[in-house]
Formats: sequence, structure tokens, C-alpha cells
Amino acid sequence: MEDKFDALFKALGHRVRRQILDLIKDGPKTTGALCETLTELDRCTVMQHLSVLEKAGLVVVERRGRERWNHLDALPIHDVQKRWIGPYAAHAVGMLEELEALAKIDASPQETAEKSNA
Amino acid sequence: MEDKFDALFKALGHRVRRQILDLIKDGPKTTGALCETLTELDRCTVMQHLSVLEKAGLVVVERRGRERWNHLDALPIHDVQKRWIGPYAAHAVGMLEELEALAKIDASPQETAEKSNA
DNA sequence: CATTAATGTTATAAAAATATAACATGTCAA
DNA sequence: TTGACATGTTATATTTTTATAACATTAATG
Repeated sequence: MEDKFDALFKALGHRVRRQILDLIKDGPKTTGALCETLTELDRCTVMQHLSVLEKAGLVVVERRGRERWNHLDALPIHDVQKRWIGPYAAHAVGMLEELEALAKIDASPQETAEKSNA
Repeated sequence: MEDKFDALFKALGHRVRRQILDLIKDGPKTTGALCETLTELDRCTVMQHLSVLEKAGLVVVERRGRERWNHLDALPIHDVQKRWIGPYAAHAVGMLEELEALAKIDASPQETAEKSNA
């Protein structure tokens, strides 16, 4: 289970792979089409990145004749959201609320004067 | 900007670091306390992991005397949520809804008979 | 102030990720 | 069927990450 999250976060941890996800978000693309966009990279490198995404379950391959169509599967990201991001994002909101509460106290310091000058 | 997401996803891409985040989620801990929990790892290794988390902005260090208190800062994860996870999780929900629609069609095939037998 | 405890620093070995090259396979289309 | 095209496979160089060891620093405490 933790292996799955390892693979997912590692897959998301490279800008090229995130770029690929964005490229196939609105519909599948062939490897060739992806390479045409990612001109700065060797075709083999693009295929290796696709392989990493595939192992993480983020890309599903459909073969059509001699073409390889790379589809996005966003379901694993939903799992990441549920287990890791959601709870921590909520934690972040909690932190922000604490800061806001502190700001209000600063704005009306007379209320906390007793505590401040120890 | 993409560098930030690189650092964040890479920081989250190791189970030990995710474990550390869980350990300090409900309050800061000293490096020593973390090492007592992560007994299978060398202290230096734990410190390296903390350094990765710190560079990603997920851990903020407070020094008290000779102790180092590691605080969670979940705000960067909020950014990840907004830019990467939220939109893709929504995409996943969309995929699920498409699948459900297909299931309904399967359940009442007479409604789509015209399309099916071309 | 000397000792111990907690942490920091530098160096290094081992493993994994990244990028590329060279060659191989399968398939479309004239 | 043959040549070109899209992709696949294997090998390898480079870089980065992970894990440790050895030594250094800083602060509490008797």
C-alpha cells in the first residue's frame, strides 16, 4: 500500500511527467505526439517517463496498430487526495485559522494586556 | 514554481518522510524523539530526511537550547491540492461518472439498441 | 569547568533515477 | 514485399538519492 504511494508521488515528482499528464488530460495522445511537444527530450527518455507513469497507474496504454495511445487514469490521484492531501490541506486551513485568530488578538491588544506584560 | 512542486512531490515520495509528517502532525517533536520511533534508521539518515522535508517547506525548525523541534507546515500541501490534486481528483470523479453512465446503459440495453447494432 | 547529551558537518559507499545511443520489432501502405 | 514509420528493447553514462561512519559543535548539568 505504501509502495503505491511511493510510486505515485515519485511519478508526480518530475516536471516532465506532470507536463505529460497535463498533455493527456483532455484526451489520449500517441507517444509520437508527446515527443513532438517535448522536443528538448530524447524519445527514449519520454518513453521512460511514460513507463514510470504507467507503473504508478496514472497512464493506461491502448495499442492501435503501430501506435501507442496514452490515456490518463486519474483514479490513483483520488486515493492520494483521500489519504494524504486532503487531511494535510485541512491541517493547513487549521493553521491559517490559528494565524487569523492571532491577528485579531494583535488588532485589539488591550484584551490580552494582562498576558503580555508579565 | 515547478521547482517547488518537484521538491514537494519528491519529499512526499518516500515512506519514511511521510511517516515523519504523520509523527509531527499533532505537535512538534525533537529529532531525538523521531529517531527513537524510527529505530531501523541511522540518526544521520533521519536528519537527511528532515532536511529534504525542510527544503520542501514541509518542516519548520525551532531551536530550543540544544534541541531541535521539528514542526509541520502543511501550507505547501494546500498549494499542491489546489494546482495538482484537486483538478485531477475531479477528473477521476468525472471518469467514475462516465463509467456509471455506461453501467446504466448496460443495465437497460433496449434504450440504446439503435446505437449498438450498427 | 568537565562531562554528557543533542545535534550538526563532512565524507563516502551503495542504490536508484535520468538521459541517451544503438539496435530490434511490428505494421501500414504503395 | 519492401520501405518507411511508430514503437520497443537493451545497454550504458551521468546524476541524484539514500544510508552510514567518523568527527565536530553546542548546551545543559553536576
